[in-house]
Amino acid sequence: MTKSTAQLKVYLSVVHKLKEMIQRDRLSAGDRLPSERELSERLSVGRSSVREAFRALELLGLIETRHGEGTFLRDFRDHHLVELLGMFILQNGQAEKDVLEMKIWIEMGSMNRMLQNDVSTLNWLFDSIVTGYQNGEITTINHFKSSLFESSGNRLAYKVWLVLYDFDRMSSKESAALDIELIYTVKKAMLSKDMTIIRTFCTEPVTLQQAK
Amino acid sequence: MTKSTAQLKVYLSVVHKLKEMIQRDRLSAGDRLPSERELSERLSVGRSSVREAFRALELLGLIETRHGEGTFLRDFRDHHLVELLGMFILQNGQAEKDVLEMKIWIEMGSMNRMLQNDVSTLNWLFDSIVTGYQNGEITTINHFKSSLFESSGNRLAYKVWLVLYDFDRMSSKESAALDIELIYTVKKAMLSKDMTIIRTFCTEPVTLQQAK
DNA sequence: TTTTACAATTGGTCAGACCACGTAATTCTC
DNA sequence: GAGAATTACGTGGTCTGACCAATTGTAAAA
Repeated sequence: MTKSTAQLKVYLSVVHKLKEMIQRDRLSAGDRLPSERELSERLSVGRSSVREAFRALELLGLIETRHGEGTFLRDFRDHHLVELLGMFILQNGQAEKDVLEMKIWIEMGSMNRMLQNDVSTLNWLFDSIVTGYQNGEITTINHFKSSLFESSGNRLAYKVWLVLYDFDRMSSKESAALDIELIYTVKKAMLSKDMTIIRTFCTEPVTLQQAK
Repeated sequence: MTKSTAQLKVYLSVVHKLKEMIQRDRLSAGDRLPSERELSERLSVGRSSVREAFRALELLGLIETRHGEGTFLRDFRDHHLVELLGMFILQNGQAEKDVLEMKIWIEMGSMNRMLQNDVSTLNWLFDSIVTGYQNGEITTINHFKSSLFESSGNRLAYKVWLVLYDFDRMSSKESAALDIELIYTVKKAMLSKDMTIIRTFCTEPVTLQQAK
């Protein structure tokens, strides 16, 4: 895969060395990597090449650098890969419809996923959301959804949802205010697996509130 | 979103400037970006900072640099990002699961979306897929899916699906071969809106073939 | 006109300098 | 001796300048 004839760029070789190092030493999230200067010496390459490798991995979300402290391995699940891709994928003024539509797909997937939780877990989740609502932390329907999907267990999907949410919010009007009755409505729907209401909650949540 | 107090690292600001430049000038795949030295001057930053930004975007697969020629925008679909992430993530089981799961959500959404097409459109679509199969262009189930989702009308979702597909492909075994019977099975299911089969096609397509 | 040689441009890499930030060791103060 | 202030060191952040290597464009030579 990696061409050996037309020799690799130095910064890429550093990336590979780092990978080997990480595997060999069983490094995991939070662990510290050698300093730029040390790596530079150990690998006999310029510090700038090491930095290029580090910057690339940083933009990928694989490492984190803290000024004055060092460079650390990051929890890969936090990768902001999504933001990055979003920045470039959505560049061409993509149809807002596509964004909104895909957002709903993820919502449906997340809701379905949560349906597999047991009753006590669901109860606990909704209770904490109600508390958040009463404390004024959750004020819009999308805040509500965010809390739900964050707990759905698929972090990647949640990240993507957040990006789509941001994009959607920019183009459309302000997010609708949250009625506490809606929380209970959704809770009931989840506990009884009422797919009709769940679907409506994803596609047109405001109608659920007006119906009240 | 982007912190303005603790000022951004220079290389990140370059990334943002590039993004703006790409949007403003409507640059697309294959177009050339300014040289490192020119950017360095124009943005009043060191060339090394420009290089850090370029290297990062290169590792992401968003640009391509050719020695002696310059730096060019790349079709994002060519990203070797998957290899990169896989290289660092593969030991993490959860990430894989998230990818596969979200891939299925998009598939379900795309299929549902296509259900709204009229019969003649669906017929035309499947006919062209059959032709592609007979010409040896579509050989795996995922090729089949790709053809479907590409036509689903939501380009954003299709792009994301491609990313997830690549990611999934490198972690799991080879994609299953496509049986032409499966095409007809799915076609029939679409025309009759048989959600059970459609769901199975998204989640466990091979079982549909074994059943034949 | 075609070919060849050379100059200019561009990326690739390195070395060194200096600043800013954190931390740990040290010194000072009480 | 304990705590607070200071200092020294290590680290990332950034810039500059230098040189090499690949490519392209141009001008001279055939």
